[in-house]
Amino acid sequence: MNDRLSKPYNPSETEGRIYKLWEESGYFSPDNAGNDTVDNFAILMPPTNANGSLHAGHSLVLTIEDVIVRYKRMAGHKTLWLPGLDHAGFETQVVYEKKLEKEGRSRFELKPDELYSEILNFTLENSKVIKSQIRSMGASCDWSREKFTLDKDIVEIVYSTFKRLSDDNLLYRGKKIVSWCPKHRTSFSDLEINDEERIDTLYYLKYGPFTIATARPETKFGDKYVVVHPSDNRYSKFKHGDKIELEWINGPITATVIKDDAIDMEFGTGAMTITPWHDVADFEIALRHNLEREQIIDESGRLLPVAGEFAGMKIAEARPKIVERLKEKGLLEKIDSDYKHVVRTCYKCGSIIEPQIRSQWFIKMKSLAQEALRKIQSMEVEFIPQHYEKISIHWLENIIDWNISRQIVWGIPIPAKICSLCGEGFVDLEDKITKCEKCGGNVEKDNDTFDTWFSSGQWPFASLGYPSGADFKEFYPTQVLETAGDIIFFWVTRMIMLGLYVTGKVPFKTVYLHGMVLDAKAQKMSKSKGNVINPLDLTAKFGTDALRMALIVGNTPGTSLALSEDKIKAYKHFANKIWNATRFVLSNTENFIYESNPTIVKRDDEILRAMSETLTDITSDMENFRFYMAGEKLYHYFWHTFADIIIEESKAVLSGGNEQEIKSRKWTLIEIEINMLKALHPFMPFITEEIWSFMPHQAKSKMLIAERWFENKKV
RNA sequence: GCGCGGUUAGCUCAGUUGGUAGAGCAUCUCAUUGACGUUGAGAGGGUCAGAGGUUCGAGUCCUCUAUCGCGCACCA
Repeated sequence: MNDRLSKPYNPSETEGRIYKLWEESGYFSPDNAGNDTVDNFAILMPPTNANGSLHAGHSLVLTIEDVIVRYKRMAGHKTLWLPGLDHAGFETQVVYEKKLEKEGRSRFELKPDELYSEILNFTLENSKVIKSQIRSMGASCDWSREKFTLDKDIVEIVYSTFKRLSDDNLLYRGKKIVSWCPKHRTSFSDLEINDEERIDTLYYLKYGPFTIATARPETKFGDKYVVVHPSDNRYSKFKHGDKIELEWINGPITATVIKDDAIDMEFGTGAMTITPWHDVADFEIALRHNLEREQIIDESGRLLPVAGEFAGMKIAEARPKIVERLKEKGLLEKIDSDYKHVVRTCYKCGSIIEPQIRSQWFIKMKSLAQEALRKIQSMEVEFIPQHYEKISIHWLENIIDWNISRQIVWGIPIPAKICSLCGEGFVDLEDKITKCEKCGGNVEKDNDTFDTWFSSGQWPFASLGYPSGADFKEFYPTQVLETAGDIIFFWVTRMIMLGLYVTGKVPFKTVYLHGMVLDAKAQKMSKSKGNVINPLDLTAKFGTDALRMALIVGNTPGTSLALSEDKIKAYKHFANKIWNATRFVLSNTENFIYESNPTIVKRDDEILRAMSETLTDITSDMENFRFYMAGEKLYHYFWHTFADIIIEESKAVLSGGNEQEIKSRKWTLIEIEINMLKALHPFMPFITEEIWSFMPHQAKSKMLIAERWFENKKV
């Protein structure tokens, strides 16, 4: 018997060695798929944040996708799993800004191109780490096709889509109110905002003859419109457009009465003043009545000169002082300190979003969404679990225009010119435009970058080399997209829309969405709770195969998974079981010739039929994305049928049976061992490949990774 | 407010088209140096959140209620 097999299984000694053998074999590439493939199968790895390190979520993605890919490869498909790294625009910039902060530096002191190259170096350096960690999970992706979202060819495709959207009148430069984070000094799309319920103070302020309620007295300096509902009898003596002189925070002002249906008569006093520059609803009222808009708060969240002596203060600092002033002036009528409302915050830093009016690039989403809806409703793309279909439909039906401009340097620069006179923007891929095409004014380069999801939304066709690349022709559209359910709007629906728009095809047939990985108590992992599980600690302790099984079994699509060490330990025991059962099989079949047409006794025939049924069942689970079930059935069959019953029974057969029974049983043991190794390989690739190398030569022709999924043996 | 889920054994969860409630872990009893103690044999443990309905038959389908979670949209 092999020396290694005679000792306990040692994952840490085995895994690196096996992975190297796979990589050198070339089997990760569809180009070496062999001549017996049935058709093509492609899946793209969700581009991994190049500067992050492997967390539990990654280990789940990599495991599920590797299970799919290894199965499909063995089942005879020419299989491509394309690995990708993401520059992860804002995410990475935030990480880098924290690093700068620690060094006592600030992004705002650096020239944009210097900052860009610093982050690029940082990212490229860190990407080595994440790539080796992806390998450590056993991911059998084709590294020769690795793509990065900032690769030149990817950027070119992103640019041509931008141009095409503009040519098709689906892109516009809008001076609209956008969600703005004063800490990060960038705008966001509606998806990067969190809604937080808070208890705050509601101030009732005397505004001439009116009393208005506000939670944000610090924005009120420039308010010169008081708005009431047209049918509110309390204010019927005021007409739309009436001018009123009144004393306000910093002195007398002239206010104008506006009547608008948007006012809720039940709220507060039914009268409010508006701050169109910093509030979405106010902005819309101002738009309807063509009212003046004045900026009160600057881009870093400080009050502007309009605030008089409060100018330059941050909101949090200014508010109590302004309230004090209002009180002194007798303008503060009452305070409701138990006011429950929703505050919008930056999803990254929790800063309160200060809406700002800015010129940004927007994509008109309506028609793109309608095409996507049509394809989803006609089942051209299928969701697993199915209820995500409803969620997507709901979102697509209520879609709003997408702000793709970000005021950060780390990203793909927007290839456009902006007129410094009239603010109009022009897409300019060749850097040719020198004068505003509208007013003749001078133009400047757009300093903004794309929302990172604008480029990742094009990943399927971009990474495959649209429009003329060989891989695009061969593998697009792909078969499966596998990713986390919580990025369905950020990424999945946008890939469907942009894929359809650019290529006319939905980029994938099946969307498989997994849930979150939680800790053993089903709590969300977070640094502050200190319950973050590092998958690499787990693989070191229990072996990668054990972690993979723990991530797969009991994990139904779309639902989150509680990951406990006990569970992983159980699969480490399972690995041990496989190892020792193999030891039994091989030590009892030494020098036995594994023929192709053996004579099988009745009992073994029963055993083999039952195994075959189990494998047929498991194959059906694999085809239908029920990996949790396939994994559990394999575990169960191997342990409680093969080991507990068949092997136990074999001890008596091998010592007391007749020659034919012994021969038949030895053949049967090897046959089951071979089929189990194949069936387990997608789940537990390392130990099965290692054992495969010990199998008698006549039972195999190549590495297990390249073997064909079990055939229906006629027994 | 609108939408989407969950509620099944002590814990984490399965349960495919309706047909006698399952797994892993944990607990308890017994066995044994065997391929494996990272073991084997067995046991206990559930009004399937509640109520009503459809059905010969409901954990599964329908309605309502409770409760937990998530998403979206919101009025100062």
